[in-house]
Amino acid sequence: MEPKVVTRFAPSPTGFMHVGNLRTALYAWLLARKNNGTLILRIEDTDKEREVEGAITHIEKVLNWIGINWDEGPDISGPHAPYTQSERLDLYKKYAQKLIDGGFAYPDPYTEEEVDGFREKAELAGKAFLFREYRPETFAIWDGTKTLRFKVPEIKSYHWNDLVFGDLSAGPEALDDFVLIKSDGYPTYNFCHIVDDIEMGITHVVRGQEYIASIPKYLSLYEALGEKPPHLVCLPHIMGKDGKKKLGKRDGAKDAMEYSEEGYLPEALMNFLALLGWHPAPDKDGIEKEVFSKEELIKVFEIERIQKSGAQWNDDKLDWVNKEHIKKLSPEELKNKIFEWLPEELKNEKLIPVITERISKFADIKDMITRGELDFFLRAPAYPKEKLIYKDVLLEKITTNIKEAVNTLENISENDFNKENVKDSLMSLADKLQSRGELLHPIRFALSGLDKSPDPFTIAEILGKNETISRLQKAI
RNA sequence: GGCCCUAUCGUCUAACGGUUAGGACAUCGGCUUUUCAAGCCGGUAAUUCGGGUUCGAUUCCCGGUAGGGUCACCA
Repeated sequence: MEPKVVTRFAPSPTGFMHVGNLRTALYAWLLARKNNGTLILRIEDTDKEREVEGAITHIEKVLNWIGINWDEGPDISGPHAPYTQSERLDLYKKYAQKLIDGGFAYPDPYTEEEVDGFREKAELAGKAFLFREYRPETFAIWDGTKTLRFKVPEIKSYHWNDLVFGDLSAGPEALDDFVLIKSDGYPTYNFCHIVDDIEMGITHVVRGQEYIASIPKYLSLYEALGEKPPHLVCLPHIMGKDGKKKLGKRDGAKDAMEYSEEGYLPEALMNFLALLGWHPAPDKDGIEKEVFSKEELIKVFEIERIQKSGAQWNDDKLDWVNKEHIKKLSPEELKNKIFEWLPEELKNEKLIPVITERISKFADIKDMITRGELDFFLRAPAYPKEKLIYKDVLLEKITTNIKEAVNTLENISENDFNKENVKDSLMSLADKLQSRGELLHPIRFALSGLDKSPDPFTIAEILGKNETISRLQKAI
């Protein structure tokens, strides 16, 4: 039987978490939840130069917001604590000693400048730089102050299987005597992530495709340690919306929290992210579903269906997915969400349908307000009388029409003054005219004062009988 | 440049080697109660190219082309 699935998400606290990182976390989480496994959050903070204060808190905030939970991590501890690499230095030293004892590690005898010189020389010669070509004959004793390098056990080609990319291979030039411990005493990612994965019993390593090129190095290290590597899962890149470049912070990959601030629903972003590079199989009836709740996603997720090629970020699709998720909100949730974005004077339940069908994310409400689309609710509009004219119908005729409309609407009692009744009476009146527009347009405009607005019946219901008639009177 | 990876509508993708190459987003057109939005209906639109293998390739193999990744005391 396969052992229990144990995955990890191992970000480095070097800045904000962008959507690319987030998708990696999502797939690792989905894999764990799908298999009733464990997800470990591990902080890889071995680069003290690039570390950014507050980044860990930010990462946790993003994961919490979108709904990715972890079973072990720095905040909740667990059987493999600590979960922050800078607190596990002794462990790496232990493994380093093991490698030294086995003849698989040695102190780098050169200065940084010398190594740079070697690299430059190789570049000038048009060759790839390999440190192992400069490997000393005999190894000095490592006193812990020098950088410690790995000695590749065997220069050979590697073939391995990746759960997404399938069979992969690389030639011997992918192997080198890479740095295990830096001169500042901290281990490199290449070294400590492997130690931790072994120690924490990780069964599946999920990470970006950019690591494929380094995997032979990891494989040779596992070999030197006498350990079996875990299942490797490399994810295709997310590409930027304009070009075909990997989506990185430089080319506009946004802080995941910005999506929260713009009023995207966490489940919608999760849904969209999951679909960027993965698609579920069509169901028995051949239906290709695209809108999934968190639970549904866990149910249908299959690692085998992750794509190999990079997927381009698509804001339009994200907006559509978000709108679909908004539609699935309960009336109570919808109300709360919308009210968060409304000033006090607009917090009225009657406006919810009008707003809902006009937004794809909640920040759109701000734009609606800016454009004055909700002003009709606050005050009677002011407008030049010409605006009431429909096509080339005479103003006198328009006035008559509005008067008739008022008469009709007076017949509806205040309690029955709803959209349906207003529509029924107004439509039967309109049908008597040659064109409905010459009645409906002036009414709509008199009520809203907007070129683009909800239909007059909806507005009438929102305003109520008195205000509706008062605005029509004013128009007359 | 070396090594590696990838290739279906504009985009995300579906398709035991046999389908009129399907769906979704976007786009275009129509319908619905005037405008907008929403909704419904419909249209345009793709297997990178060249060789094989095969009765038959989107699918398997080889090559070209294009794109991407990677070559740190960063992860």
